[in-house]
Amino acid sequence: MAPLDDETGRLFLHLKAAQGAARNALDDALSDLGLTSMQLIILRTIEYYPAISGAQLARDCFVTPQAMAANIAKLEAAGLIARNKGQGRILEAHLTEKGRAIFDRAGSRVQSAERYIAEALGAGTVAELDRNLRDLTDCLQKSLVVTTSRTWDTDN
Amino acid sequence: MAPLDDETGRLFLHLKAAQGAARNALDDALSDLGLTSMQLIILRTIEYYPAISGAQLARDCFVTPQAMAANIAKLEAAGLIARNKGQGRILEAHLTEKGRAIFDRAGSRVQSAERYIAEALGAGTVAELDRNLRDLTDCLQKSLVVTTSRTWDTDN
DNA sequence: ACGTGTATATCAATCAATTGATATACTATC
DNA sequence: GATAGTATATCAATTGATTGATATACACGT
Repeated sequence: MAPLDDETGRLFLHLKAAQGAARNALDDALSDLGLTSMQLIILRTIEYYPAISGAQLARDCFVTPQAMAANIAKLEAAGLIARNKGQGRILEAHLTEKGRAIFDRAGSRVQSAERYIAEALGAGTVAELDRNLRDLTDCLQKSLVVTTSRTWDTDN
Repeated sequence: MAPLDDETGRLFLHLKAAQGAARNALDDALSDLGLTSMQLIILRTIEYYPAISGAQLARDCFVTPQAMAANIAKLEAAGLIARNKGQGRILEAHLTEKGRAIFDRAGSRVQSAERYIAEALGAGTVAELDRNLRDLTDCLQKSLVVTTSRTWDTDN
């Protein structure tokens, strides 16, 4: 019975399924490092944007500032990141030695996973999928911003 | 600063972003019907598989049985679905008149949204995206099942 | 200099989903 | 027919994230 054939809402459902499966796979691959997929993404973002603020981190990782603050607190308590005062109220996040070491190990796991996916789907397909996902996100966010919470025909 | 250009973990991040954006868009489009995107998916699944059990519903919608039970309880309290005893412990779910009426209205909203997406990305692209998402899910789930929580090289 | 506006961080309460555990109904096996 | 196994539902506790509200730090226009 598993896979639905009906049309309506299919894309949304498959999006949810794929995201869940990817999260589970990543969490699983990282569990023995004591990292969650979310934490890895945070480390990755800090590594790419050193001295980033919590608020910006939240935006880049698609969670609320509060949720990010909780994650950051844990990573800081674990000694993987450090924070120092920056401009305004900003607390700039940086990877510590330990954080970088763990991130390097975790990163190679993720890359292995991505290679595995690339082999299964084909590298071109993955790139295409990635691009389509971004286009979809853009198009949905634009439609919301433009109409401020009144998209598509509400009159039926 | 917004869009990350780094490679590692990109697919996962874009998956999360797209799923979040789609969920928000759907929730927004359905808010005045008092329906969440999750509830719509549930109604859709019941409509397609009448007399379905809660456990099966949970599997099809990619949530735990407990989470599904909570959702079902709300839908039942709202009079959108009804349940009757079936084989075993199964409680068969059906749409009520009211449930079908609301589902029809909600469904046309979703279809409008999907048309909007199809126009933005191209119908072929959407079909392709949908297929790729399913392939990705399959490949990730298979890799987990096969190795029972020891996928990819853990030795680094 | 001063008020307005914006960005950041963080406290509090709430909500939704998860993990873990338990009871019930049926199926299959010995 | 008793026993083991499977599937369903549901209770309880926990986690993770959200919405809402508040305080601080800076930029800007007047």
